[in-house]
Amino acid sequence: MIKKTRKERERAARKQLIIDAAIEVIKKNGFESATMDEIAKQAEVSKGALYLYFKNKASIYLAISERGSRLLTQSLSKILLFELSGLELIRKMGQAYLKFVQQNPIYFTAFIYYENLISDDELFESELAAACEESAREAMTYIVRALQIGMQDGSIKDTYDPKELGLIIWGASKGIIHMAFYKENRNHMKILDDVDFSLDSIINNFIEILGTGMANDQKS
Amino acid sequence: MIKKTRKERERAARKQLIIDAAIEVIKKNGFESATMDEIAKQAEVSKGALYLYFKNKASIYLAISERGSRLLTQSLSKILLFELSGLELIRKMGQAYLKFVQQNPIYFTAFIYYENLISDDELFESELAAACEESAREAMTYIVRALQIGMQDGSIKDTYDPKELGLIIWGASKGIIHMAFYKENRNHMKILDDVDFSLDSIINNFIEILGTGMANDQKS
DNA sequence: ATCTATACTGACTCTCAGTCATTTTTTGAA
DNA sequence: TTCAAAAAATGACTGAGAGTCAGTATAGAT
Repeated sequence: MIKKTRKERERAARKQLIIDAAIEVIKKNGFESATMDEIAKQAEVSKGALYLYFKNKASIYLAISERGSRLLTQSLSKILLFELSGLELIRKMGQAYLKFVQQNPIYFTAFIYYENLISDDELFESELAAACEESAREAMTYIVRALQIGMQDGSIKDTYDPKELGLIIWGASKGIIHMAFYKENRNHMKILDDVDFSLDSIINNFIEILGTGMANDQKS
Repeated sequence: MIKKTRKERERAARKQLIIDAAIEVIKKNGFESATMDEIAKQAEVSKGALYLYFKNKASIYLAISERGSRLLTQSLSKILLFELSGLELIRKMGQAYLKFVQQNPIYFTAFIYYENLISDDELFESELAAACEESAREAMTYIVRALQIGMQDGSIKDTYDPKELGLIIWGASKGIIHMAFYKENRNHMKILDDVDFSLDSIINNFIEILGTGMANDQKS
């Protein structure tokens, strides 16, 4: 356990307040139109002070993403406590993911930003990015655990590598939830309106398709 | 058939040249750091001229996205010509999607941009956005056709609504390919390196999982 | 050849991220 | 308690780049 000095704690707290302020500003007008001046005003500090706590604007956004990853990973970790089959655990994780995105749209938007931001080498190698990576890896571990449980209890086929399967589920779920998110929150591609699908059930349908398969001719 | 005047044709051609120039500039340094001055220089016109052909910078990006959608949709349409089972058609479409993204990373990046851009109402209601929507809807129709063929020939379960299934495949594939794309092209989340998966086969595995299911206890 | 409409130009404005000389606050040694 | 050094904070300033517009060039009509 690392003992932090009062200074360090105060500094960390101030950092959190700036992140809170940034989230408030972004909620009003979106990521694109949020300015450092606005964030400073909201945080009740000068613009210069922002740069004492964060390297640049992108790293504030990175910090939002980091907080989001942490929250999401936490909520996934809780799911492993349930006494359920592996497949049920995966289903619950998918539902938790969707719920998180619906309740915290700003974090989800930040995740999308994150993927663009890390093409910048300097940010990619920052401490904040490392924390995001760590959260993601942790989340992935929970998914793989659930898959392994499912392979043990027979609810999930054991012909795939659980890690590869984990990645596929991770990627595919992200795509689905991305779609669901856009449909709910903003201007979105009109094809999403052609089908009258219920958002609360789409993850269930998706996991069901993954789980039971959509083809008739099952070989095993 | 609408007969265009020479003027109109020249204008359209110039527009395409500007899009070409923008793509060249973006290839060099990415979307973020491309400037209107650079694009103008590359296109051998003045900066002001860019604004005679495009409303603003975002709409140039939108135009790139539109061209990309058109190309991708075209390549999907060709697949329906093959004499294959529905499931095979879907698999081929997935492969075509991946190939397109690998060969034209810039268009894929533009697609991602597009989804952010359309949160701006003005752009969302533009002619270019409408063209993107039309392409997307067309692509979706091809997927649904393939699914219907598969439900007829027995290669795909007919217990789902083909349209809903189409959306799920669309969303999930996007997520998977997004992941594959990031792994190949740029700084990317390190969890992608934890698993040594082959990109050329990931779509196959994904479609196989969708197609044959991952659960042991098949009810039908 | 002259006129008019359309296409084009690039210097200019404005906004905003990021900087830095200056001021304010905190610390802790005497 | 005092005060000098260090740390934190400020906000006017700078530079970059998107977008504008008064002025210029060109093509087509008469």
